[in-house]
Amino acid sequence: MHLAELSRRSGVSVPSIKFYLREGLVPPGTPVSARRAEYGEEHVRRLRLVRAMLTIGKMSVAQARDVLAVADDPAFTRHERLGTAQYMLPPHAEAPAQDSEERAVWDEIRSLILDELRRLGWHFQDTAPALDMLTQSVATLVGLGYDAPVEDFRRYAAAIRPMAEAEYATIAQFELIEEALEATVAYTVLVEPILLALRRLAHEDVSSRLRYGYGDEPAL
Amino acid sequence: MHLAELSRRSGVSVPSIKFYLREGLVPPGTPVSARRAEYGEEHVRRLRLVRAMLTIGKMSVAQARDVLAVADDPAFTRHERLGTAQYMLPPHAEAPAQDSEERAVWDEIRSLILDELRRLGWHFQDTAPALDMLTQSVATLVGLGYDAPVEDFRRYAAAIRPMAEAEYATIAQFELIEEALEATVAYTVLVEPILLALRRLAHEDVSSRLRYGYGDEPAL
DNA sequence: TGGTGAAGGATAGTTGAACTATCCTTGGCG
DNA sequence: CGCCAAGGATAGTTCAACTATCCTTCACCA
Repeated sequence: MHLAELSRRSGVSVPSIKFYLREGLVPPGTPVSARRAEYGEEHVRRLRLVRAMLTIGKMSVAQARDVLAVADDPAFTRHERLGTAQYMLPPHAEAPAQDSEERAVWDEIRSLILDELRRLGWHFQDTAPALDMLTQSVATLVGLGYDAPVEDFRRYAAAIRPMAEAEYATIAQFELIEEALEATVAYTVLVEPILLALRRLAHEDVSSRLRYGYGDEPAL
Repeated sequence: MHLAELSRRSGVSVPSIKFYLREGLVPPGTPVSARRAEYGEEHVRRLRLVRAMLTIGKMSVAQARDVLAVADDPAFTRHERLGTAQYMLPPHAEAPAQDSEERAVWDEIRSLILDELRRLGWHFQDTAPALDMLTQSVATLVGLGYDAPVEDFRRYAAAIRPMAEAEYATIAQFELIEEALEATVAYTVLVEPILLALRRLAHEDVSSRLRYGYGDEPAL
């Protein structure tokens, strides 16, 4: 199919597709002549994935490009490609500058969190960006004067683990690495809003239950 | 304290504070003379909250202003102010245009989700924006060719509910509405990245466990 | 009590991201 | 053989989030 049809099929405007091609978010079509290229179903899928990363995942074009570049690079092993793609997905947090006042607090909170998760038996590299994200959020909560919810981690972790196992099983069943990679990115980006939305609805339910007394109905 | 000290205490530059004042994200100080205003601790707290909303919550200045405007408006009841602030917090999803092809899919997925949550006994307004967020994510997953994980909702919901109850209890203990509101916004914005980060670490743990065989150690 | 220097408001300028529009060459097709 | 659209290159636009400048006024100090 040509650009015009790719645009129609994917719902992305022609100028935007050109832009994504330039930025390397979408691989070029196979040139059929000097001024003509042919696109396939994989381009339609890729465009949908890119749009999901940008609109739902709120990723920047640069972030999406970097993640997809690693995912597309056959120089790495399956495990490396999946892991690196995962690591590159936002959000990311940065530690405060070395020797700053906040840095001491940051480091202390980080090791508290790391200890707690190690105590739960979790294995992960201690360079995992998610760890910095955790630290940043907890540090900010502390900075606002709230208790560090590190002791709640046990509950949160217990709740989240079965989900992660189920999702991992879903992704692992893809044998083709391209499929597994797309699934990793898609599930990471698209399941996160699902969890957050469910949490907000649960808050509303708890609130209305206490306020209007639906307590006799099953909570679950 | 004056602007310069407020800047120092909050870690936000003077021009940025001026900008936030103009945009209504921070209430003006009490004018002590025509060209002099006095700021208090509440301004320091507000600035920290605003920075958290913008940097961690990835909210736009306009969104933060709207949320804080409702939270600050004493014309509403405590319940309304908490609920509206919650509803206005991003992310938000928009339904496709009426009578479009995707709209039919959208509506179908939305009512599937609503039914499932009602079956779980959850109470919330069916105008809740989180419901649209759920629909958008599921619809996008379906559009990419994945199964709609509606049947997983039961598991997700069961995992999330105790967290929501614990968080609600934490927020409910603030008697001053200003404190409760700030806590609502802070917990919504700052606990979400914690959950997502834990989920990613859980994925990494599951992955390394299967790959390197840590199966004999406790998973939790 | 007068000079100075910062505070604070108004206004305009800057930067970066994400498109979007224009131009121009070329080649498929009639 | 000629026309018109595809596709690449380039430049322009739009918007958000600051950031810098200017200017008046007043607090503080000598």
